[in-house]
Amino acid sequence: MFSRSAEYAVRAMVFLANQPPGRLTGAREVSEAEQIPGAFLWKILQNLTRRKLIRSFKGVHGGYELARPAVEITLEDIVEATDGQEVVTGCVLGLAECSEENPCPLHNSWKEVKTKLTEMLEQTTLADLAEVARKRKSPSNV
Amino acid sequence: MFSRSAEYAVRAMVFLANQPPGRLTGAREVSEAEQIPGAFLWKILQNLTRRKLIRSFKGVHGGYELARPAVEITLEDIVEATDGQEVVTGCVLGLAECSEENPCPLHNSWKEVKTKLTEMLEQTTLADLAEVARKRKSPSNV
DNA sequence: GGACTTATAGACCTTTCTATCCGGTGTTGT
DNA sequence: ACAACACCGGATAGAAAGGTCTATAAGTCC
Repeated sequence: MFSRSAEYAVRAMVFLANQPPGRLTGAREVSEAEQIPGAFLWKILQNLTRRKLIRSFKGVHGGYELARPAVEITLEDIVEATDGQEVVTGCVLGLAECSEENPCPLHNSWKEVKTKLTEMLEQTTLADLAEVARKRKSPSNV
Repeated sequence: MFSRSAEYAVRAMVFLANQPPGRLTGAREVSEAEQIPGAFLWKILQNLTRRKLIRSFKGVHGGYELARPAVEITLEDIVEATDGQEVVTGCVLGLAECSEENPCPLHNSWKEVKTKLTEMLEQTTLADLAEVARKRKSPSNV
């Protein structure tokens, strides 16, 4: 459904959301805790930084932190930052000629799924995800 | 959402479903009507043949036809034959440790989407798709 | 200032998906 | 028998996603 990058981005963001307020977390720490390949995670964190979802600080005690409170970051923000907004847009059969007036065979069935999906992306906040994550058992905290 | 291969497979199947009963349709004809690269379509038709969704006949008047009536072929059959059954199965965040007892942060929200998606895949038959396709305007018949 | 740590940036490799090519086999019609 | 046609199957090339490596810049501590 989502790309690997988006999965990692969500997991990293959840991890950051569950850090003590004011604490900066290094990429290495996220990588080890979440079992995400370090070099690849860097790319993803860089991208999230550019998209202003997190802030980065260099130096010995540098690291990352959320750029906004977790309740103000939606799942859609994260997925869109990583995969682009075409995830939900566009014809499910890849047809150029597909609209309400001239729907493709799957158009109407797909619309229902798309609605549920959009709801999920828009209504789920990072704070919601972080709370569930705190209740989780091993191995990671996501 | 689906792979390109799955899109092509669905469109090809719909095209076959809309042929007169008893008629064999060549790969070239499907390729031209649906604007699908010929060599790639062959692969997909071969796979659908192996999966027993369509039947193939060699020789001068050879071609393909549905192996079962269109009402007995679901969208799930087609997508699963092409993309495998992992599309809907498996954790949306790619976590090994994800179950009802130990759900990942997205598990419950995702379940609702997954239900809608599964409904769509299981309940939509090729006959349904073919009927909508017949009502469609240019350029292709899907 | 110098060593250390951590993020940044870009080039690079690997795997998977998409797409093509070509020799081969079976069927039909002459 | 033979040629034409249409599917079969493996090898190959291109593109994109996933993942790695190296050099660099910036901040902190001594």
